[in-house]
Amino acid sequence: MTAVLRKHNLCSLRSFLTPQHNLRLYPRILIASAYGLLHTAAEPQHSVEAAKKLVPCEHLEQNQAKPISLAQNHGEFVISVIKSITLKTQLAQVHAHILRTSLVQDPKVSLHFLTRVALSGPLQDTNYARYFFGQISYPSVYLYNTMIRAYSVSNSPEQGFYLYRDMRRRGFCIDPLSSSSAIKSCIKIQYLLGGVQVHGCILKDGHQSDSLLLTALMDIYSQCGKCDEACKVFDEMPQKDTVAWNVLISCYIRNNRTRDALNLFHVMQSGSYKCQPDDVTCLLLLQACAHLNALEFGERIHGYMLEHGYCASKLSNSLIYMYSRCGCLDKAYEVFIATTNKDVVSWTAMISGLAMNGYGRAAIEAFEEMQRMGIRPDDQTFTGVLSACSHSGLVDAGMAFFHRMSEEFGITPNVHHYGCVVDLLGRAGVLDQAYQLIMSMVVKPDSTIWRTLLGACRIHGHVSLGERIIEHLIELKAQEAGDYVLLLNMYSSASQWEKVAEVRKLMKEESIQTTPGCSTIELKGVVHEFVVDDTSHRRNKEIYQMLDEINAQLKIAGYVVELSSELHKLDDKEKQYVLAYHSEKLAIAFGVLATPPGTTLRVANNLRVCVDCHNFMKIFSWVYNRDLIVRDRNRVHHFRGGHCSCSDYW
DNA sequence: ATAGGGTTAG
Repeated sequence: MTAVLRKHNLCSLRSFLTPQHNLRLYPRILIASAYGLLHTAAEPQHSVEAAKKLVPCEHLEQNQAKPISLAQNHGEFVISVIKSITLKTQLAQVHAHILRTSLVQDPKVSLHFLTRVALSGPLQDTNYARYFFGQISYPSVYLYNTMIRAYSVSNSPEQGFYLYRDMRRRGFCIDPLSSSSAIKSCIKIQYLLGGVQVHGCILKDGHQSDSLLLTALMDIYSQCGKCDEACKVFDEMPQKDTVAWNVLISCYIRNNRTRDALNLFHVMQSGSYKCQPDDVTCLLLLQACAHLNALEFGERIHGYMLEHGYCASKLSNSLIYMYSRCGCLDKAYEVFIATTNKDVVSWTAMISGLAMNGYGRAAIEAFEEMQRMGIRPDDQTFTGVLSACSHSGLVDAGMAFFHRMSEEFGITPNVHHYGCVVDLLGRAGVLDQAYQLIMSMVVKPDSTIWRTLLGACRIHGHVSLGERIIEHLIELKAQEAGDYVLLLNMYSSASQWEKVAEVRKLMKEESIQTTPGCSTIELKGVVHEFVVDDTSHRRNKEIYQMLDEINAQLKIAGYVVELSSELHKLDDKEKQYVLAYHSEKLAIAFGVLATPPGTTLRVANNLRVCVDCHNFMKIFSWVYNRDLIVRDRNRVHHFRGGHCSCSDYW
């Protein structure tokens, strides 16, 4: 028997070692394998000697492939070989070897092998993993788990879910890891129904107290827009750790409940929970502050970060972003200067911040300074620079950057770049050139590009081009309420009421809804939210009284309601009434009511501020002698003494 | 024996 075994192994060994060039290329693995094979022979001492004869000694010393303990068996040895594999070709060799020796059916060996193929960085190859997995007659739970996990990170995650289901059908004992990987697969493809099924399984398996599983579940509900479900899972968690809180916060941010997200910062630290926010919490909350223009809250987070020594560059860059979006460039710059090792992201954050606030030339200077510091701009840096040019009306400079980008830096323009340039030309009134540029794009123009030009048509009252653009959008099946609103704007500016009625009818038929305007204002770290005609605030009555008073004051100072901002076909008196209660005005009125004279007011709006509100704000800043900082979708407007930082509207 | 959850910095 031993003789047969020895003969068999030595044969394998010979076949394994035959090609000389392989020995040169992969000495370590071959030597190791040689040892491994020989160790299974009946007389190990002899085997080692034999191996030394087969494999030149210098290789042995060079690669420190010392003979391992004789007590270890072949399988363990092969595992150590598997662990040392660094190349795909070696992987194939070992694969062939374990097939030949039937080691492939050894659960430990196959698990190690699959792990390397399925999950380990450079060797990762899902197809190979699938092929290998298919060769196992009786896969263990671990092998299944590893395979599901492999699928979940591959580009066919649905397979992970199917395998999980298959595993359950076959009656395997499911452990939390299986379900966790299955959820990951579902998250990747936003497969809510799959997530719900796994949720049911988790309850059936009795894993409903596993925090890690429950956070994964929250995440899938969150990513599929099921905020309430995510909250329910959170509420039922026996132990809520920081990660769970972070998932809840990111869920709120993702699902437009930014204000609730901010509130959690205090709730999580409160008496009953006593959970410490970590660096991820800070990062998420800074994003929320940036959304809401909540400077004071952002400063509070900043203070908390300093207190706890959270100063990773990711957080610095988030701070720069938050301060810029809140219109607080001094602070953004302060953080930027204090950031050691400024990388391309830090520079881009600063450049975009300057651009957003209307400091086009400063943004360009920063761009040049960045290059002097030897930091190479990337595509996003150019998005910042180009938007700086478009916001500041620097047409020639913008076009020059656009050309340099591809010629000098080899960056192919993407939709954002084209968007900026179309915006640049559009604002400058060169609409036809902008149209030509879009038509000449190598990549198919997307709806955003068309929408940008549509916005320019609205500014310049170019109705016929606007109609053509709507057709392009319809062709892309991408028309949104906002597009029709712009078209409506154009028609109503041109008093084409029949067309207005036509478009309204179309919108109603296709049940296209307009996004309601919503403004927020932060006072003492508390964010107050208003929608148009909002009457839900507890100081509602006072707010409307104050707004009426402000309107009266501004009229004395020469403010005239810009009626073209209202789309409805109403008589002028009715229009005035509707325009008077736009959400940004309500927020400003509340600000006046609740702060001492002279306090800067900061308002954020989810849409673009309309022409009438823009005029209102200018005159307000002068009559009430207050600085007013208003952030809409992508710009920060600074109002002071009757002027706006943006010289013209938009 | 697998080694599991949150950040997608601009």
